[in-house]
Amino acid sequence: MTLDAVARRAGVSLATASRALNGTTRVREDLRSRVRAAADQLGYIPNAHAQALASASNNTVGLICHDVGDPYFAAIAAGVMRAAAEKDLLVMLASTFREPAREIAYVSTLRAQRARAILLIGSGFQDRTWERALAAELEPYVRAGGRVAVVSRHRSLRVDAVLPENRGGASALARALLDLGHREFAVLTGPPSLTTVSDRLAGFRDELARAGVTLAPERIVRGPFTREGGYTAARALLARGERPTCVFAVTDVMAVGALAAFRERGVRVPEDISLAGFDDIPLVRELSPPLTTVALPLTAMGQEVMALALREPRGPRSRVLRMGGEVVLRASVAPPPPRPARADGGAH
Amino acid sequence: MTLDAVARRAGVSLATASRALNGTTRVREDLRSRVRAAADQLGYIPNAHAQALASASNNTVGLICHDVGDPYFAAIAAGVMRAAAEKDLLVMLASTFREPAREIAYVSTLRAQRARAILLIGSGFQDRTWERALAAELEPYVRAGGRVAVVSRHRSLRVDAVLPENRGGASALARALLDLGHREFAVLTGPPSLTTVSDRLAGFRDELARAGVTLAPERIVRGPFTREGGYTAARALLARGERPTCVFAVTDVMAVGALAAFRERGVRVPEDISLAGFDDIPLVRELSPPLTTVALPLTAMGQEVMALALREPRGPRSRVLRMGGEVVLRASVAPPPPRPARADGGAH
DNA sequence: GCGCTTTCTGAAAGCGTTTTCTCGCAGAGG
DNA sequence: CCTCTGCGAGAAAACGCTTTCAGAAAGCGC
Repeated sequence: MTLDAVARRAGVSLATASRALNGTTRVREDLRSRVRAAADQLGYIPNAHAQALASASNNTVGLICHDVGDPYFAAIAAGVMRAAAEKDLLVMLASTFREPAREIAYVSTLRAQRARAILLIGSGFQDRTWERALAAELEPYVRAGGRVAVVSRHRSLRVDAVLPENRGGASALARALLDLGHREFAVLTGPPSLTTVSDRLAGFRDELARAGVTLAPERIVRGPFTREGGYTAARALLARGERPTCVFAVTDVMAVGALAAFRERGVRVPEDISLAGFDDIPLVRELSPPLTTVALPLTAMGQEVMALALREPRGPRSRVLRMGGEVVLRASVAPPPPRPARADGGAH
Repeated sequence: MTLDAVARRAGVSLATASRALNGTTRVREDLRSRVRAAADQLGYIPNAHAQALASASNNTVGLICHDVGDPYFAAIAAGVMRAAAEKDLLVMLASTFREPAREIAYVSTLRAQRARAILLIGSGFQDRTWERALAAELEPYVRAGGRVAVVSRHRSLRVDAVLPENRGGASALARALLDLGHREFAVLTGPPSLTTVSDRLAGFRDELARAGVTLAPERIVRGPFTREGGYTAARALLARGERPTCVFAVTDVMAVGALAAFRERGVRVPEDISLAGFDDIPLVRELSPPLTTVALPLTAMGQEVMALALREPRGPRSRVLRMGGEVVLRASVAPPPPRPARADGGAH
């Protein structure tokens, strides 16, 4: 099953067998077909490791995300896979399960694999130390010719990036909600140091401010970027006695959790509270009610980040591709209810 | 950045450097720490290809599924990733996008990578020829020590498998629907040659038959295993003038499509038609209305299939692990409406 | 103090390819 | 007829590691 065996069976030298199969140089046609036949008969499968070692190159790329089970990452990953299939690349997938240490370990592993490119999907971690350690791991990789590209990553990494239109999208969403007549807002948000969070929050808040509406701090509830995070955040909001007319969850996944919490508490959406998310993950339009959100072309973003990683860099500047950000109005938002009786929190 | 450089810098031989870093043999402590220090200073990262080549082993496994973007596969993949992280394995992910040729090509690629194990997720393809070609590709791999394990695969492959309780689950679902009083059923189904499809269909139909209820052929509509497939199948059903009181979609993803079609046509679920799915993918409980389905522990299945692949085979028999199959009743089903006026198809 | 184990280290032989480098040979040009 | 090109094939040198095989050093009993 080695090339040597194939060569011997075909009655040619090792070198010729290699050339015949790879087509790197001209080989006499009869020899080539003899080699091909021998390889077929022996069921020869080249050893990718030997090839990689000898040729100092390979066809693998690494993809690091928080959790493939999350529809957001799954959709982006699907786009990456599509692009990889087209370019005949093999994707090594790594899920960090949101543990910073694991992320850095994976980068190291992918370096050891001599992956052509490393794709980082999703916001970085809060901890500045980790971000620095990550950069330290990435820098020699890039210097050695490796490519790095990210989707919505911390800005401290100077690499090519696909950036969701977080700020603009959130602003547009706020605009749309204001236009419906809302003035009382609450936000369900994630870890504050993530750019994804701060951008969306800033965009939303700025647009409100422009309309003279302020967002009270007690109406900003934090939680992890998960369904549970949205659920508990929404419950916390209600428990505080807050009754905004409109809630913005910074991700659709959190919005799903919030929806469940509202339903559980008998709060009707959108009659009592309007709810909006961000990302437009699949299935979100099938919810009850269909969720208003800011659309991100997730699969296309996956394809683009791969393309970005593969494209020859033309200068020292990192390229940035902004995508998405369009508001998709669905039934989960409606004009605010007419002057609800103020639900007072305490008995002052 | 080669081990040779590290060894030189530490003032030891190549062999000692290797042993010091891998800990395969005892190495004097001062030498070991000198090697470690040298490796650190040089930012040494071992070349996984060279290691794999020299040691004839590596830590990668291959995962082949139809589409990571599909929540069903995403959830299973998440389980596989979890198991892989625990065992320190790197996962090479391949999406076939439902093209048989691509699947076989990926197996070949993974063979070339000398992956420790190959995991095949999802039903096989209709075409008997492809299934045979796949087996032919897998057989020498297994003989060479490779491990193969599958989730819900065609039985013609004699490999370890995690099998969803398709038949039993569908039967139980039918039982539950009959108990609610339904007698007029329709089924939205996938490609008939897939065991997933035939098992679910058989389990459902058998249970109906046991209750003396027959499933008319014109009430079985086929389509691909996608949201669109469910959507068009449901539309086709309605267009034929069929008005069953209960529809069973063989996958949740198809059920989601059906739900959209029903909504579009003004058919209320569950008031006019009850709807049930299969798989219990995430988010399906958040639908409008929440979907009744048969639960499969998808993430656990992913972990188990990895475990199965890694476990030392104890005999020639392939192991089979049946999982899931419990009915989850949610609001998408209800007792049938009281004797609806028969919507007649033609004017006989 | 001598031989016998027992550790530990180093030299060197692979692992399975790709890729020079060399050389034979045929055809072209003088 | 002889030399010069150029094409195609083979020998052999990497590629960066692990691991076997010896050998040196050290520990031990007698």
